[in-house]
Amino acid sequence: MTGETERREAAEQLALTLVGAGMQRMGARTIAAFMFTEKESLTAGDLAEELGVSAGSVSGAIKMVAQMGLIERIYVAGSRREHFRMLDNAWTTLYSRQHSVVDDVLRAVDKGVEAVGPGLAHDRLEYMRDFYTFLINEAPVLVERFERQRRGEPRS
Amino acid sequence: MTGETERREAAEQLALTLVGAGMQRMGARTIAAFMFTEKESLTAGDLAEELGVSAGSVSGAIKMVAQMGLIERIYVAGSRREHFRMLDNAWTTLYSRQHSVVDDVLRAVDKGVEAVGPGLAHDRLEYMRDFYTFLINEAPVLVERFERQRRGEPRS
DNA sequence: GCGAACGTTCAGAAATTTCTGAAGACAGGA
DNA sequence: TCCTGTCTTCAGAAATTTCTGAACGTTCGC
Repeated sequence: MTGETERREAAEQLALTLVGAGMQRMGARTIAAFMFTEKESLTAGDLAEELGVSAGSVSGAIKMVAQMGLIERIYVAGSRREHFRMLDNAWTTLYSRQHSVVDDVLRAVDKGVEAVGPGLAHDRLEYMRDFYTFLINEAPVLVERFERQRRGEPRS
Repeated sequence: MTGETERREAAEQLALTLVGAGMQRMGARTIAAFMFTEKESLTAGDLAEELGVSAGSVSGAIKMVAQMGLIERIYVAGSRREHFRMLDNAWTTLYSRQHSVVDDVLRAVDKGVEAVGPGLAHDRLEYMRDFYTFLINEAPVLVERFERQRRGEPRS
């Protein structure tokens, strides 16, 4: 119900907030393009045109978001080009991935707890460890609950 | 129970993982310094020495982490210098703050939903909006549950 | 009011990240 | 096999971020 310009603006706006959330600029723009297209899949060429960037940039961005598990390569009959499709569960996947970063932090904190003797630092580190451990455990539960709820299943 | 060198290494390691999680380098190093010190509070001078950086850098980093709500200015009798102390709830605060970034994303998605007519893009955007809305609602509940659990209270 | 100790600001330097464009690799058709 | 269209890689350019150091404020004791 709206013009091409508004669509692109909304896409760029989404990309900007994703950058604010820590994503790389080009990856964010790529994801936003996938969100806003009416097509089932996009090729690298489509993206280059839509985003107005070089083929090289697109290649790098696709590699990144594919590795994040947000898009997948698909085969399209009659087309020699590689097509990509955004996965339905992209956002829950991204959320879970962020928690693998949390896992890295947790490991570093663990080492810290071992590295210092009793005292203030030890106490602080243990508190931090407790919270991050809690998060690591609860995040998957949260995602599962969302998906159950979305499928309209009654609460567990 | 360990040498100064190991302590600093563990601190730098933690800072690095925080950078990986999206924090600015200097802010991360500052927080790590607060985590690993045995002192109750640190001054800008302490930090400059501990981290081996200029007073200017420390000033900027302190400003940042203070604004994030991770440390606070405190008054120490007999000292003319400004002292800073890490807040106990720093990590839960940081977690909540990250969800205010999520809120920005949500607003952008909302605008997107309004900007496109019915179709694939609309469906994708709605799905994304549902998940982010779910997160925004559940995050505070999660933090509250952690704090209750930590205080040893029985489940709600 | 003056001097000393600290903290802040900001212009520019340094380091890092991001993007491009050209060269090359690869697959399929003829 | 050769050609064409497509994708990838990578060295360097451009943009951005981060850090420094010097100048300037501010506060406090004297």
